[in-house]
Amino acid sequence: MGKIERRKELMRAAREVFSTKGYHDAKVDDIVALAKVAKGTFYLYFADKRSIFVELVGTLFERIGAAVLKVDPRSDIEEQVKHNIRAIVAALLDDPALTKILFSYAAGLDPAFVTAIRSFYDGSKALLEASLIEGQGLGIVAPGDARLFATFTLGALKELVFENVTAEKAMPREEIVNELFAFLQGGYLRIGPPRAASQPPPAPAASKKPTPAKKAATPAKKAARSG
Amino acid sequence: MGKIERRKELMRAAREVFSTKGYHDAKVDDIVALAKVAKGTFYLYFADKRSIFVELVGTLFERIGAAVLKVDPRSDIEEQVKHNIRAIVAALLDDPALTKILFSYAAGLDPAFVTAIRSFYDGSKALLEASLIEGQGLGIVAPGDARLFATFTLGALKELVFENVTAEKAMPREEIVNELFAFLQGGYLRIGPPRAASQPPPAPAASKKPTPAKKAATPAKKAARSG
DNA sequence: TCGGCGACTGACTGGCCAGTCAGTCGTCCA
DNA sequence: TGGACGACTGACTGGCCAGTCAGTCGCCGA
Repeated sequence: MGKIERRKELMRAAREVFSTKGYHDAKVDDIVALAKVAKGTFYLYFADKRSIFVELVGTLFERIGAAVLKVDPRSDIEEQVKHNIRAIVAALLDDPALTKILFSYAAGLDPAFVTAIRSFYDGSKALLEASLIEGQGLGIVAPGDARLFATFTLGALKELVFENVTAEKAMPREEIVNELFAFLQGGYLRIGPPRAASQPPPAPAASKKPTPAKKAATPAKKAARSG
Repeated sequence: MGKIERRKELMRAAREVFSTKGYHDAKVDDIVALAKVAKGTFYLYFADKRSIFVELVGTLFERIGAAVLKVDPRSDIEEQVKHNIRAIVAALLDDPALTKILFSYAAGLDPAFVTAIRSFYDGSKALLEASLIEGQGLGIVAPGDARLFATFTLGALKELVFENVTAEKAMPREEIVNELFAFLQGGYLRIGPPRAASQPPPAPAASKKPTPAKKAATPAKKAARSG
């Protein structure tokens, strides 16, 4: 077996072991046993246990980052938003083992590593937030605290994906995409008036700055109420 | 110091240590150092490291369970829903250290423990789902897959609470409650027609069964489209 | 004053496991 | 044919830490 295959084989085995046992309970001995090599071989390919894990996670991050596209307001927005949701969901579901770890076992490692994961999350959230603020300028995102919207979105996404990855439920991916989109679009509670009105594109002349949101949180809701 | 105080002191110290280091990196030595007792003393009060953690988590679960009330459709629904959100948020934020662990470090322990946490989540989700189905019968929850709604809701809630507990942001609690409610009520995307219509109480005569939802997921959205 | 008792102590042990390294094995080229 | 080299091996070690237990301390009642 060539060096590259051996390396891949070790990563495959590691992913498997990590996802069933979690990071801490995964022993290097388990990994090498599954990969059918001696322990020493492991250390010819990876500096230590942590580095194979970091590499595994890094791959997933990259794949997600590469898949998401910036939304162009001049063409079909719904489809583009759905495309992005689809891309993220696909990247995660294609690697259920790793996703499981990332969403549940991830932390509790040494601080440096936790920081890496958090910074990825924060980056994603910031990106999403920026998109939403832009969307507010275009009238396709309700007024309100874009940061909160981003938080809610990631939370809902994570939870649903995690559910699909843990249990053997496995909804069709397109259904995941559609449902998530629908939820972001209209919530589900039908009590009292909803947040702000949903006008057809109201000509984005309301403000000159593209980022008029920020800390409009509770006020936004009050506005909705009074409207 | 009496036995009860000592015990409390140990739990306080453990909570502190667990939340900063995570379960695995928290050493019994750290806990006893913080509590200013010798290691042996720890074992006079707790069988082992895991049992103090389990006890800590159990307390939190109980507090949440006790705080949530069944919604009575005959009086102010919005206020009752908000009350429940508020109760959960309060229980979690009152114990930020533990919440942090539960939402990030929780898993990766022995399977029995992971099972305990999962079953609590599943229980909460089932409860919420049942409420939502009831709500659908009353016309205060949009048609669609109630299980998914429950998933989204818990996801969004977890993410926001986690954010408030990790960073030192600390939004006012009432704002958390209001924003979450607003999000559940109307989402934020303003692209195309939203999920089903939001009529004022449409006399719940649509169906006789109180649980007409289930697997109406994607169809529900299509219905919204065509309407 | 004594001795019994419950609370507390902390040096120690035993097991576990990440990581090491001296050595084997097979291949290829001179 | 032999020897050099790279891949692989697995018994071993060193450190860490949960959990132990023989012993101290101080209080209280007789």
